Amino acid sequence: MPHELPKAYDPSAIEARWAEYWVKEGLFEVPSSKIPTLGKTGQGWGTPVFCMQLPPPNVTGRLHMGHMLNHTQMDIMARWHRMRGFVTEWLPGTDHAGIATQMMVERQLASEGKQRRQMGREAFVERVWEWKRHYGGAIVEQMKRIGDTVDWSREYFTMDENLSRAVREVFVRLYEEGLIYRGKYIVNWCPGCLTAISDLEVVHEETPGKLYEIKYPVIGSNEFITVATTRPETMLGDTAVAVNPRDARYAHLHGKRVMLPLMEREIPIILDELAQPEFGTGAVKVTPAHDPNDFQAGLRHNLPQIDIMDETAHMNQNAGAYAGLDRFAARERVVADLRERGLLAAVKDYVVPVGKCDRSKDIVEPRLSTQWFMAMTKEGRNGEPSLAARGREVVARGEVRFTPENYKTIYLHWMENIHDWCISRQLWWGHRIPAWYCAAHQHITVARETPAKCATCGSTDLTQESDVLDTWFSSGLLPFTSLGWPEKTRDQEIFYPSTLLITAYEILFFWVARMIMFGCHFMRDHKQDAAIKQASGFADRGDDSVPFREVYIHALVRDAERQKMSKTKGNVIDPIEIIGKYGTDATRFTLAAMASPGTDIAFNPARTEGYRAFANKIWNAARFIFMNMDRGPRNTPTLGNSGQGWGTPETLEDRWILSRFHRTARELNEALESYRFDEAAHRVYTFFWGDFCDWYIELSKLRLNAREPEVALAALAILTHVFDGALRMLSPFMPFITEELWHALYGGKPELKSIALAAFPEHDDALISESLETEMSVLQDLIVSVRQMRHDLKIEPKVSVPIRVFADDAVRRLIEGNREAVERLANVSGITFVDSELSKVASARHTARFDVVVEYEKKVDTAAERARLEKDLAKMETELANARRQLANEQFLAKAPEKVVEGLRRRAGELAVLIEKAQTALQALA
RNA sequence: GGGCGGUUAGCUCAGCUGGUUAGAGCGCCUCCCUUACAAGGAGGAGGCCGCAGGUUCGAGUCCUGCACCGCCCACCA
Repeated sequence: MPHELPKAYDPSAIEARWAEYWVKEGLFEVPSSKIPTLGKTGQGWGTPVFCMQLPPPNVTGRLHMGHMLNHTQMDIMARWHRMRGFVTEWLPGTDHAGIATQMMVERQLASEGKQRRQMGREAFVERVWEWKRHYGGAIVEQMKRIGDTVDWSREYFTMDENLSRAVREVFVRLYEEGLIYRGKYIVNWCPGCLTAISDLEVVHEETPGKLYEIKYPVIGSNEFITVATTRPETMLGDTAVAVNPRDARYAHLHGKRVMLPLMEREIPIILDELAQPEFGTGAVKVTPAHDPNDFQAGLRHNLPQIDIMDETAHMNQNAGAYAGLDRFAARERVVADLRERGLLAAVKDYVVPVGKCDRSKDIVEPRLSTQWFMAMTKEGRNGEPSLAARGREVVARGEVRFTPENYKTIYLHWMENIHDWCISRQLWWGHRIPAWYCAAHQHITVARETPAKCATCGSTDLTQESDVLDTWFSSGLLPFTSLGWPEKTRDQEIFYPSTLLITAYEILFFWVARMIMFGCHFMRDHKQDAAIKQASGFADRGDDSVPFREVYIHALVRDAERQKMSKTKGNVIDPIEIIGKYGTDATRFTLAAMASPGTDIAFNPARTEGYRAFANKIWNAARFIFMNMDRGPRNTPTLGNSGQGWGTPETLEDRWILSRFHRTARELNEALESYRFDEAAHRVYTFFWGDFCDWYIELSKLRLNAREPEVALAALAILTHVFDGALRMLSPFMPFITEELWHALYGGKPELKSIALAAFPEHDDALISESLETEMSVLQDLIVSVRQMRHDLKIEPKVSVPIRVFADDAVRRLIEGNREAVERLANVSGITFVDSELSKVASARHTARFDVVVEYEKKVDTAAERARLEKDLAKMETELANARRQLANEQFLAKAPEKVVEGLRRRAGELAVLIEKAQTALQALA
């Protein structure tokens, strides 16, 4: 009566309801009031803690397949730990995403015919806030919809006041420690975004291009020196030509000067290792303002830096006649002019590595500019290791562990070759750098709050730095700032370091590496409570300053053809669409099942369709159980959280399914412990469908239909219990359907608010039995053999037929004890045991444990039967020959483990018998 | 220029420290609307584990080389 479920599972009918329920009930919030104060007694708090930081999605973001995978894995981990009794804190938030958001709002403005610069900074920033309030919650809503069990009570935004204060605190401290500095260097400049960007934001592409050889006239001779370049337009800013001091070809030109063509400027020939004799002509033009290597060379030789471009990469006054031209137009003109003057020695095809802006795809311009940097390799004032050194150490030592392990090498390699980080951005949206300049001297005052006067000269005429910080600066701080830093909060005591970070490879350096560096620096005095650390399973990890102990890098999701998804290719699979079609559970299960380590995921909706069928299977198994509950007496056993209260297993199938269940629980937990989502999903899938539905439910029907109510009730009790456990196992993977069915099962009990708060199944070794499972497999073999014969003999499915069986006493007792099961599942009308082998009977089946034949007058298809036997025979003979060869090998007998030898002997014995039977049967057929 | 990953059934992928008969899903073939489920049930076909060597009693698994895909990193013109 209460269990009215529709025949087919319809995810859309239940998912939104539970998504809302979970949020409304605040089921996954960990209120501070529930966290005990630590440390007073030295006793600590022995509860295991599981904490995870969400890679904060951009406010401009919408859920894509990568998120879906990432969130599925995180949610599985969160739910699994929570159900295992961990205090589980999964911290959600969103990222202000400087450039992305600013660009989005600028585009919106453009459609209204407005421009950011006309509006002014203040009005623009206000407009972005407005946009954020309006549209910034989209992805958060999507997270709620897919069932992420994050703690919404702790949700943050990276530009919240408290987080912004923390950002300033960090900036000031690092500046005071000399680890943040300001200076004029060559940076990566994006002429589209009009800002500097970091090395990481530059994507390198090998592009077919040209290598130009240009002749520079040597002053005081008729000679030319020829330089090679891929960027001829930059010659307008040349301030030297370099040759290698060891290069004999140019020895006679040492100390001479050349006339820079087009600009008619005299520049020196310098000697520098920059010029490599093997490359090109061995002479290289030096443009200190437009090339990082030339910049360094310029410093070495005290060369002037002539900046010939403006911020939009157009030539400026310094480019003389070329002023006003865009850099590519300038290139054409320069080349044409050189050719006209006969100064272009050669133009060769050449593959040029072009750096493009990650965001706008504009070609990045190396540009001389004053920016703020963070020193990566500089030691502390008292000789403390540099940020990079610390960040490297903790990973090298295994204080932070990567899965899959090969990312450790990649990370270490990157850390060892790291460069200073350009942290300033010429944007308006972001954390404004807390530095002020006095009008009179441009002295810098760095302060937490707006200072009243210049720290150096006391001037009160101060202007704040207009640049903002790289977005990754603030997100790199999240592991501690999201827990209330710089205050020493209880949250921090309990939840720092977080347990696990699950993220994409793409942001390993952008985010993960920075979090490690920041964390180790600012939390260096942090000690995690020993009892919590122990209970959480990290007693062996020394360093508590790390932001997290484990990092799991998930795969890339591609389309079904293994192509990288991209908007331009138009092959983007929208998870929301997939969810609409197959349900969230099926989508989640697909991603979990396909997440094998080391490979990208080729997302194929056909697979999701299969898992929708799985959900339907679960649904209908529930309907079957409910149907029986409704039929029988209403005193179903009390289950729920206790894990107690079901009847005593009496029958073989009961003990078998419990063995399978506990084995599955064991394997499932082991798989999840090593982040094998694919294996975990596979285990629970085959258990539920293969063991529980295909065999156990079918077997249970015998007893459920029994006359005696006690028998039916006992069967129902165990059936329900195993189903209850299976639901819990499935719950982290398929939260919606399991929640629905859980409530259908226990509805109305207020203490059972959610399956997500129930206990996850833990295995009991005492209930796992190898011999029991072997016994069951004999019965299964028998049933399958009979079904095969029925099929081969084309016996009508509805017709029951008697069978004859030959077996030893033990197997015979087993079959007799489960006679009804065999009769029902193989549609057999009676079992007769015989005392001699059945090999002479046409169509009989032989296994190592029994021979079986169906009694049926219909004619045997002799040809087909012979073909089958011959094929089997051939296979067995090869196998036996191999086995005998090995068993005759003394080396094998001496060196292989006893178990292997024994196993092979047994197998060889079986084969010999089976071959003999097959041969007899073949003769009988003839 | 450096580094990394992949190659197993028609397709997409498992196969954990080398060990008896290489697995799954989808697809395919045959039968069945059997009182939970046709998004289902039952049965079946299909694999010199990329190529060539080597180590070993034993190799899909370890080593070397090759081929073909793919990815990442990189301030040398």
